[in-house]
Amino acid sequence: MQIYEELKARGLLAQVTDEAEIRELVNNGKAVFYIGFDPTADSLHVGHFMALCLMKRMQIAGNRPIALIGGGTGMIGDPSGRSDMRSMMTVDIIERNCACFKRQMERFIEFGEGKARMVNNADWLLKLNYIELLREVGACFSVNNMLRAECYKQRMEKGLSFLEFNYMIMQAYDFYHMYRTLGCNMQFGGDDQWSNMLAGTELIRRKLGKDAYAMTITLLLNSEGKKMGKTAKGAVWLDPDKTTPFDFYQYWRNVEDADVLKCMRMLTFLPLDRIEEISRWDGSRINEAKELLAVELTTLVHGAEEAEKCRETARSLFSGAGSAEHMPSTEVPAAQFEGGKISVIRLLTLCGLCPSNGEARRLIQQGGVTANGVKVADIAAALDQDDFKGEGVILKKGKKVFHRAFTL
RNA sequence: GGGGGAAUUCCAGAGCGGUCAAAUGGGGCAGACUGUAAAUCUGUUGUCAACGACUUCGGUGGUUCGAAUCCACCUUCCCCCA
Repeated sequence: MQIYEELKARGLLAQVTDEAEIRELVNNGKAVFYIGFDPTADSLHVGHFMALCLMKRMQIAGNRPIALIGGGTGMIGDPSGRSDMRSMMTVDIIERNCACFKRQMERFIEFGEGKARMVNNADWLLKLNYIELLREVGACFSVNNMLRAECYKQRMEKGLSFLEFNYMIMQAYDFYHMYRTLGCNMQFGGDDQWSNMLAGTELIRRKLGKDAYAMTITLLLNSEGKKMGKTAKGAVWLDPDKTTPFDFYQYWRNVEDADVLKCMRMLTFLPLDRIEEISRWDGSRINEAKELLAVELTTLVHGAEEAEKCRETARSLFSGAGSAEHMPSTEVPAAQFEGGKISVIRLLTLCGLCPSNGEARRLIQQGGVTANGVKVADIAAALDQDDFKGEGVILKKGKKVFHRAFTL
């Protein structure tokens, strides 16, 4: 199966500008394509991960990826998929985020001579001169058309600033610029980027009379139509300091039945026929599939060794015995003990399992806390300092949140 | 440039000058049932040294014994006209 067919079979492709041409380019390794990443945070998350995987697949098939970091476009802020205006980021923050992105991407994609390359659009966008830019490309954009674009339509009700309105032009300019300087002939992006991407191919056609192509990646939605990779606490990050490998593992271990196969197809490198086989598993055996999914993804992001540890830890925790090996943990400073004891409430907040004492108290009252396998029944319960030595105390909040607290 | 309207807790959205920590829905968290799933049902959802106290309703001042509710100014946003 060739790359284009594979991407399609995995359900990764959403929209394409010219299917026949794109298939031809991609399958023959003739595509030089870029994907843009806006530095809105100091770590990549699951959404970016899918794009990185796509880059990797394309690279394996002989195509040349360009990772574009939006150091310049980040100064503006993409209004797509937003109902309100983004808060403007300071230049310092943008630069710091760009550096973080770069470090993380290097783990997935091979950069270097003849391989993938990484560029930052700040390098050319920041130098643009307003009048020159207007004269160069301004006439190629129809405001009437732009306003018809889906991404702006949503904003017509809530208000759209001129600043954000220009985002599309900047993104189109990026494509145009890279077409000329790097021979970039294709752009990939999230499905919400479609109109911005078309603006780019349109600009290239008008200015240079050449064809360039665009293709969007399906957004990873769960069976309820919500974006995956998000939790109530925010995104699932790739940075182990922001989302621990164990939590990352558990996120995938816990996806709903209905989403397992989709995630496998779209996010892992498991062969399609293997996934096909798994799809025939029934009933509770689907838990095996979830474990496989979690291991695969954790391996890709944090390495095989780490993934194996997560699996071991999860298995032992959920099957009774508790191996504290690899779960998130917190050191309890000696000063927290009073008279050789510490209250469970204090412990819960200290470990970040509860944001406030009130919530900790309620949690205990509702019977949601266990310490070393014993349900905590009394809100005044306290633990001995001695219990924290060695392995420490394993706290369990609800059914699946484990945390180890220890002293040195 | 002119006129009108809005800002409430995680979100949406109620809210007579006192009985408002603030209806309702969603979301979150926990319990039961399960397969670390879904659905369903139940409880809970500002903070704290917790039968009480403290801080919240865009900001700043004011009226009042008393303000989320009234007044002034400011900020931001929306709508209509140009």
